[in-house]
Amino acid sequence: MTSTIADVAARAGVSTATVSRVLSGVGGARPATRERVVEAARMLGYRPSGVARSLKLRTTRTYGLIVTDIENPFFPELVRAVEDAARGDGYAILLCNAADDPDREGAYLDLLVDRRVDGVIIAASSLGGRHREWLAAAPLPVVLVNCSAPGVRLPSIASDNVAGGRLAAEHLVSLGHRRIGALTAPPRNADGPDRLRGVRAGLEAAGLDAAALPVASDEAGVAGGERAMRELLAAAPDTTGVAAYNDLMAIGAMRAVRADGRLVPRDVSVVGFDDVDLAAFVDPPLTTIAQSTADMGRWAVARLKEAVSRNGNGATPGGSTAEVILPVHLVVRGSTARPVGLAG
Amino acid sequence: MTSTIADVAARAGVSTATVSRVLSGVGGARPATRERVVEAARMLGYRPSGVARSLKLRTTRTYGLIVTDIENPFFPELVRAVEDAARGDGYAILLCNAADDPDREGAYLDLLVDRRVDGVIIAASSLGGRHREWLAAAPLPVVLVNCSAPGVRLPSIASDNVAGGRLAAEHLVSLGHRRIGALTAPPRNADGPDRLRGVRAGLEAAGLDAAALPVASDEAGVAGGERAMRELLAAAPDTTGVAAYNDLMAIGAMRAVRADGRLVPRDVSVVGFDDVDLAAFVDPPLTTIAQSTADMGRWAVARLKEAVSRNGNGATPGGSTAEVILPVHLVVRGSTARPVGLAG
DNA sequence: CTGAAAGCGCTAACAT
DNA sequence: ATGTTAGCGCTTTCAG
Repeated sequence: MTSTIADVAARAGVSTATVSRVLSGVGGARPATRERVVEAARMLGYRPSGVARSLKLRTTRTYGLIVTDIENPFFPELVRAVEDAARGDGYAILLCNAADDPDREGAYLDLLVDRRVDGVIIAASSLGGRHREWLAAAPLPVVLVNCSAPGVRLPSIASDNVAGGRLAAEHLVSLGHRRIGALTAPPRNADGPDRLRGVRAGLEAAGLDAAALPVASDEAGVAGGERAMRELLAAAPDTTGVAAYNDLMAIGAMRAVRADGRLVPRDVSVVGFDDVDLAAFVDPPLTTIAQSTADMGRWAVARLKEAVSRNGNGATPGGSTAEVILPVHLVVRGSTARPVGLAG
Repeated sequence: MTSTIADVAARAGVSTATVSRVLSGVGGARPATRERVVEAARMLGYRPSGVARSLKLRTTRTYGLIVTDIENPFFPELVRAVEDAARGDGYAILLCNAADDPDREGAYLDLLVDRRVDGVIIAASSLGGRHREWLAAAPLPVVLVNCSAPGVRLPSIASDNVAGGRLAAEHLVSLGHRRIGALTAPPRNADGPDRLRGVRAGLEAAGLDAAALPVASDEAGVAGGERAMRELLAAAPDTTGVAAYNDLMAIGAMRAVRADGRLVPRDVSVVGFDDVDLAAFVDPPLTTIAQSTADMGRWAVARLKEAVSRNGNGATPGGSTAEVILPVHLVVRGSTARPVGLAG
């Protein structure tokens, strides 16, 4: 249906090699020839087949991007950053939404290999743990975003999760809170423990009993946050401050607090993590820990590009297997305040 | 680096044809042979090359999905629906984020053709208008989601935008509002006019002067909504109710109202469009028009699948060039109320 | 049941 | 400057 290079060649009265040269702009051609080729291609509406080219050139100019949950606004931001960075080099993105399903993550890994993408960016925090051996012997360049594979050396970029947790705790403490709780993601999630560790560190630094920190765990969405907060409130009803795993859980937590007849931040303060676009617009505006998705996306793509040009694996010996940790910062908004009973 | 079918064949002591048959499960093979092939493939960690297969089979098992702006939460919802529907058939999604840039949309159209995707779903409302002639002669199956190309018959699915606009207006009117305004997207956007038309229809039905409707237009994000509302408030300071193009603009509008020293919904009511997940969590919870992204995604993929199996173009004669319009409904939350001065 | 061989559409030596 | 040719890795007749 669509015309091939042979059609163009025939029409222009030249060989396919010439067409290829002219159209890809490498290797000279007599102006007259070039003219005829271009014209023939135009007439035929010729578009070179990327798949044929990929087979020949052994590069698909495509990256795979696996995300935990595209409906968590953090990921669209990352997707955008990745795509923006990739687009410049003519790369396209095969998007794989794990939808919080670990099996699906694994399936996508295979799919991406089969498709021979030039590299994959994994931003699925639960993936590192489960597919360790796969990652250790990955047949293509891999870079990890906000997730790590214990024991596997792969280029990775992540926010400073423990610093973030600590910032959250310190903020709460500095406000005067003493009965602090935390909401965390399911165990399969890799960042959860780090953020929690940070919270504990912050508590300890303030002389509080970190070991006694009440923690509730659930899925990392609004509904999960709501459930987790309900649970936390049941276990530790006198909690006045809460550090949530992410913004979505924080939003859910605020709902649970309200459903319990209390007010945010008057009765309980909550701080999120991510600083998603909409965090500023929820009720009340969310105090949270901001991370730089743009930097993550750019960096990840740069690493992949590097790996591709070396034509090596992400974990290639001699390659830069850097693991960068991005600084995070606290954004104070309306969901945190001094606990009642404390003078302003 | 990765092994090919020839490697497997050599190792199993059979021909590549046999390997192909065994591994793809078509055509019988003596159990012993099959065994040897499977074992060889396993040993070698053989993964068939999708690109070679695509070249031979003339299908990439990939759909392209062009969205206006992945950071607008409406689109991740759609992406999810599309991916869920496509995944079942082993299809992957090449995601193209136009990022509100019409040029970029066009570039992606070409990219998708070059990649020989099996079909493309266009959910970029500004695309239909600009690339009409391209769409009219699209070299591959196309389906339009929430956008239309005037004069081009292509399968399309969209929310009933005029009904939605009307619902919004009627809601405001029924609350007692008389000085109503509207916020719309830039002219390049195709749904804007329909929604606006609906708003006017609702006004007229209530005996109000639709022609006098104050309208401000800006980019379809939070910032755009904020600017547009500011403008509207300047032009029509006595406005008490506003219908926004989408939820993001509505959120921006609420900010502008507040910045102007007024309260939502006490001084001005605002209604959005989309019913994005987070609409329920903003301050105040947004009254909005809900549409079904899941249905859209499912339908779009089904049409593409159909077109692929017919191996025809989306607009193929005889093909179902259906244009479906999905019903929408009003979701009343906290951003709308009776205007002050009217008894409850 | 299995193998030989052609060919999908392109690029890159290698000739000429 | 241009043409010939050999594949890239797979599937699929067509023979045997």
